[in-house]
Amino acid sequence: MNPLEYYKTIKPVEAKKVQQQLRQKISLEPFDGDPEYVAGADISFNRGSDMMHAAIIVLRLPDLQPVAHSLVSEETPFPYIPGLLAFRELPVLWKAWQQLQLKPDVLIMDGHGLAHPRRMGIATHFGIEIDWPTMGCAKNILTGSHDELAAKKGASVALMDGDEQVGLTLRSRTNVNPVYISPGHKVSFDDTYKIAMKTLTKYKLPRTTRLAHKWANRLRRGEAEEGYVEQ
DNA sequence: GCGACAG
DNA sequence: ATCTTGTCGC
Repeated sequence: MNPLEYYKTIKPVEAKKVQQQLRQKISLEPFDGDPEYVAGADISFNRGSDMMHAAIIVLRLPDLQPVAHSLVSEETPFPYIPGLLAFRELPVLWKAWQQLQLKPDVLIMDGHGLAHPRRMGIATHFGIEIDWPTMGCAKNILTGSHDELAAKKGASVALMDGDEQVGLTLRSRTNVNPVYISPGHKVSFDDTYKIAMKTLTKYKLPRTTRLAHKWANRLRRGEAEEGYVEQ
């Protein structure tokens, strides 16, 4: 059964309490060995609609070739509230994860992990729920700030929330605005950097994110069907 | 009180 | 997040 069913009846005040409770379960233990498979998770939806379209796609390393994908559509009863994104998107992602047969070594999610006011971004929250290594990769900052960053691909600087590091600002492509990566669960700050670099090609966003986004959109437009497919 | 605010 | 054409810069 889906432990996230509970989140469908929850209200914002309770949601924040859940985040405070989950906080003590966060693990930043380094990832062991070299990952063989990485996956990307993303959601797509029409503005104004609560029907969420989720995609998780698994890529093989180091060639980044897709080997499997899981697509699921489901309605969400929770609105978008900054800081509470997980309660809107996790239920459908949970189904997509359960349906996925080939589990990756690490899952890269759209949005933040630790780089969250209560250190409980969607990547951390989901990692704890499924007890799996996860990390966040966001296009915008939710909380925190950082020093100037060199313009060359691979440059990085700590993302700080007060005097605490919550993530890394990463130049994923030369002369392009950076992305913000942070540990979700069961990975270290160093791991997030190494893993992110393995997934970058010629674009700003990791190939995992790009492909998950593409499939989520196909599902939304009816160009792809729900289900699990392995190559 | 005011401004900020993942997707 | 999504809706959209052209356009600036490496």
